[in-house]
Amino acid sequence: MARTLDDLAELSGVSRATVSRVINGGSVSEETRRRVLEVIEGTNYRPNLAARSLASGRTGVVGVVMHVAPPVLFEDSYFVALLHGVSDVLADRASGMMLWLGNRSKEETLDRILGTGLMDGVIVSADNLDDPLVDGLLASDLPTVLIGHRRSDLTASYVDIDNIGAADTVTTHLIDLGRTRVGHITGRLGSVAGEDRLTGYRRAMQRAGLEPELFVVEGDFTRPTGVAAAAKLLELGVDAIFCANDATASGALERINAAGLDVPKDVALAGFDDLPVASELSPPLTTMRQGVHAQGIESASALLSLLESPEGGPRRVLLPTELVIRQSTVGGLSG
Amino acid sequence: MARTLDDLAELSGVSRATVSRVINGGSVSEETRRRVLEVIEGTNYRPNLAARSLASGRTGVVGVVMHVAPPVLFEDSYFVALLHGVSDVLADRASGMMLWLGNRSKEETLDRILGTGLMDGVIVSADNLDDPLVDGLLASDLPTVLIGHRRSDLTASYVDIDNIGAADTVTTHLIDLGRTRVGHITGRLGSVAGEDRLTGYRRAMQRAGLEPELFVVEGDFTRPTGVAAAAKLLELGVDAIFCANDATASGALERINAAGLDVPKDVALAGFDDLPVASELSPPLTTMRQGVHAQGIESASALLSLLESPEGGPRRVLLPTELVIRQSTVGGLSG
DNA sequence: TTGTACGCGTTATCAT
DNA sequence: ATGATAACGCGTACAA
Repeated sequence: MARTLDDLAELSGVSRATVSRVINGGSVSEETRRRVLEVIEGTNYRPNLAARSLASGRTGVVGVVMHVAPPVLFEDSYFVALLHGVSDVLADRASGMMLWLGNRSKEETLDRILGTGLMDGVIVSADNLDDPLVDGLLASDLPTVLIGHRRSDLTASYVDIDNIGAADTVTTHLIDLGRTRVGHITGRLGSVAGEDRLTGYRRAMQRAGLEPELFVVEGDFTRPTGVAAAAKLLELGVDAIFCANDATASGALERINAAGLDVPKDVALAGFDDLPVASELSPPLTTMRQGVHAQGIESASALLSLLESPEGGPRRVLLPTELVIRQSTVGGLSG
Repeated sequence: MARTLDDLAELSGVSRATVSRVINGGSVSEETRRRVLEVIEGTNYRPNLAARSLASGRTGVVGVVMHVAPPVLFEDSYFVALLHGVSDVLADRASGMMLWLGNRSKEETLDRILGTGLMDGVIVSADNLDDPLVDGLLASDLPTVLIGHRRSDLTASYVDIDNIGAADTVTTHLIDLGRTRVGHITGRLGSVAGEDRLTGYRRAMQRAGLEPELFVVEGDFTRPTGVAAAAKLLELGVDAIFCANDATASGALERINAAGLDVPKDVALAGFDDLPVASELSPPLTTMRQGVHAQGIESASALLSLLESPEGGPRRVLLPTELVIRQSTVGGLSG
């Protein structure tokens, strides 16, 4: 089996350069192209990516950076869904995917990513307002696409959703139900999604003439904080709770039930994400669907497009969200 | 900043070859080594892996192959836990990790893995009795470590558990409780774990003088089949069920409760894996703990060891399992 | 259109 | 112990 361009060249009776042109789409006569392709067909030749990298600086390998603590990766299917979407695109259009998780410090991870030299570009999940890893990638010459973004990333390529607007919509939904004591369990403060959803909640409350700070309890996107925060909100006598994500909402639901209260009669409950857990809860959870899988797809597509034509400037994609209304807010309809 | 060996050589006043020796542990005078290391310290030099690969055939990059359908990856934390363990080791001792999921056919995935040429070796989760991807990797010259193995893989490097013995132990535990109509919901037939756990169940039943085929219902490791299979077993009048994994057991528990029966009084229930879901069920699930995270760690260690000293022959690791007894089989003690 | 020849950054061999 | 120098496999000016 032919292993190198030289082998193919010899078999085809042309020079190595010509074979390379056939493979990479250079200008070759139709006749020659046909003959060379025929030879390639009969072999299982695969270009050596290391050599290609050395010669052209490109490998077709893309990096995916999800710098989260392993337990988070473990519990929150958000990241797995993201990875799923990314890999769907890369499997077809890239020659491989390197994965960088949160095993080491951000500085060290950055150092290793930049030092590898095998990746054409990276997709990085940018959760935090302050993130040296993201800063470092953006400052480097490695093409980078962010999943999520900060105000300071406006010149970068990113895929994101309108967290503020979406949170406003959820909160407004609760208010429109006639609830006036609407609480919010925040996401992790310091994260873009956590802060922005809080902003959206405040905006909706203020517009409705409701007090925007009274019923805010800090959470961190995890189920346990949902339980604890819900306890505090119940003491304050809320009649609705908007949780920063579905995991938090599942914890809140547990606490509300434990207090002997009914969802949605006593307390309407809404989440954010629409991960599988949302529809499995009882009652099923009203939530803001963000297509996580779609975010993965779009970010990978954006990066590949960026690599193909860098002159197009940064790619910026804002994906739509969708309010999915279930029985946790309008259960009165069916029961 | 120095980007190449030549830069370092110039800064140190030695030849490129000497710098390379310092980095890779060749024989260099103490004096020279010190001077060169000093120069390296002051720069952020990272060797170009592509060039290294071309020259030596090694990059320090390791592949992780988990050829499962994305939904499975999504729902079953087994794979995430495995990845977690693997990445813990690779983050410290490798220069990167390529991830290969089940987006394409096994044949195509194999082709791409072998064609990449950037990986020193791969870790592959080998679930199936018949697996062209695993066969292809073992037949290739790419160093490979299996997670799980088949009888035909006895000459390969692998990390596994004793599925037969572990299933025997769980089943025997149920029998020792005095249960005589012990059912089994199998894992996916065609998978090694599914088949071997069934074998272990049969062995325990036979040894106890019980009919080994009467109460066997096929499942596929997922929660829905647990529900359906439990319904069949309840019709047969079982007084205990051993499920091939925890996800199946959670489905079975739901069905048993729906039938108005008590666990463990009417039906004792046991699972396999001890993933987080097991202790979250009500009642908490008796299950066979297999250290999935540990399997990830061990498989990565085995591969790195294999790469360092191939002459040591195949690495074979059989990890212990542990029966974790909870209220789903001995609830009588506390209630 | 095609071939020649050089360079990418590293390791390894061979002198010295 | 150290320094030239030849690979490694590919892409691509440049020449023909």
